[in-house]
Amino acid sequence: MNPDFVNTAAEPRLPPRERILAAARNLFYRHGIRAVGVEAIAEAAATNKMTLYRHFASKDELVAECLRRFAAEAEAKWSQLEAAHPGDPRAQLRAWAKAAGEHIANVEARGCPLCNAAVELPEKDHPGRRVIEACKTAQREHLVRLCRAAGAPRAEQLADELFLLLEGALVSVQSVGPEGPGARFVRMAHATIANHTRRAG
Amino acid sequence: MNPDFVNTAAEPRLPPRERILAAARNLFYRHGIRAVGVEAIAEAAATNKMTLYRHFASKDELVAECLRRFAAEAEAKWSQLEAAHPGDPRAQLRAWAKAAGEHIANVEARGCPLCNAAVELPEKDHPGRRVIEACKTAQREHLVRLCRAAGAPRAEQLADELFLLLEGALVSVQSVGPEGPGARFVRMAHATIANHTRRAG
DNA sequence: CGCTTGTGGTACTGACCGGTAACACTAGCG
DNA sequence: CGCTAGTGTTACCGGTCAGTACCACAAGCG
Repeated sequence: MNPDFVNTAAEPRLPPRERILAAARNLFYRHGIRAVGVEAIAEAAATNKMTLYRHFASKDELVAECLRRFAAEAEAKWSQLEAAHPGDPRAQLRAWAKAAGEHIANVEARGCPLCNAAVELPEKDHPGRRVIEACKTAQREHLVRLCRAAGAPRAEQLADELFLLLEGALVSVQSVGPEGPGARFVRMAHATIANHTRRAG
Repeated sequence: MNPDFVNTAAEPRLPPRERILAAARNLFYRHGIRAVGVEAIAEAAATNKMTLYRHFASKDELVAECLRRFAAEAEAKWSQLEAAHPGDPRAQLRAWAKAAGEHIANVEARGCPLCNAAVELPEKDHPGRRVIEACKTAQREHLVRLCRAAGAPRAEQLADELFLLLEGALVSVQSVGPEGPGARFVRMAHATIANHTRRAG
């Protein structure tokens, strides 16, 4: 059927569970969670609905597992930051802003998959919501630790400011487009960091 | 059926079109656009599907009209700001931040309906997308004008920074919750305004 | 060989979706 | 009175949704 929905991921011969997760993450991110049916996911994963339901109890559980994978990837980036600039939190902070800026202008400008899921799943008992909340809280805490290590006198304030700037940039590219305020994120972040670390802020 | 879906708006005897729009806006905002069916909207508007389709060509057109109403409301707030503090752009800017802060912590923490719609409707040919883009661009320009009138030497930069902070706060309450970084928005905005208007920024 | 385990394929269920046809009713208006 | 316009009601259409039953097949292993 729709060529957008086939072979979107699914490295040739991974186990079916991994193919399903890769296809689901790709389709959920590009088209939205509610817009993608399990049949399309199975097809894109080069398998079928039965195999999908042998690995996931329901679509909601598949969604939650996808969000867990997204969260794990986001978590892994913090150690990559530490590895790239060991013992230099200011450089890590700048590298964080740079990486975030690249992610903003990245693939098809669909922002943060966890934020998008939070918008699409307002039911507070959805199994994915605790994943979203936990991941975003962890991101914020990572950022606070990094700001504190960088010597910012008001680390929480700087971290929250950077956090909001990034979240705003990620969501605004979906409404105003990538040429909007989000394009200035990196410069803004650097200026904010400089303001907070040079003086009292 | 579900008590959440009936009598959600619809002042007793407005014309059906207005009742439908009020009900649709309410349900779309609270539950998401794709999650609400036209039947539920008609029911909440104390009418039926046929009358709905006599006033709107399709669900997508109804969505677009709802977004137009949301955009018109947002637009109207700028003149309210001007009326509340005539000739005092700094006060208008502070009042803007205060009003935004109240909206952040407001009803059920579902953020900005236009941003949410942008996340839920990634199809770039949806009739609602031009409404979203136009409204957000207008908001940004209003903010730039206000910052310029307030004497900020780098008005565009200040406006974009405030814009991103607000968008980030509105979306983050849906993921991290209202106790997260969004709670600091007003203080951050005031500090940012002060930073940009007191000196070069 | 038989047996198990995981996978693929097909067909199905019941519910809901967006959208429509056909008809009864009421109000306004001449 | 008759006529029209808008609304309400019911039933329906084709399509799609999440989820399942059932069977065929192939690999591993005794």
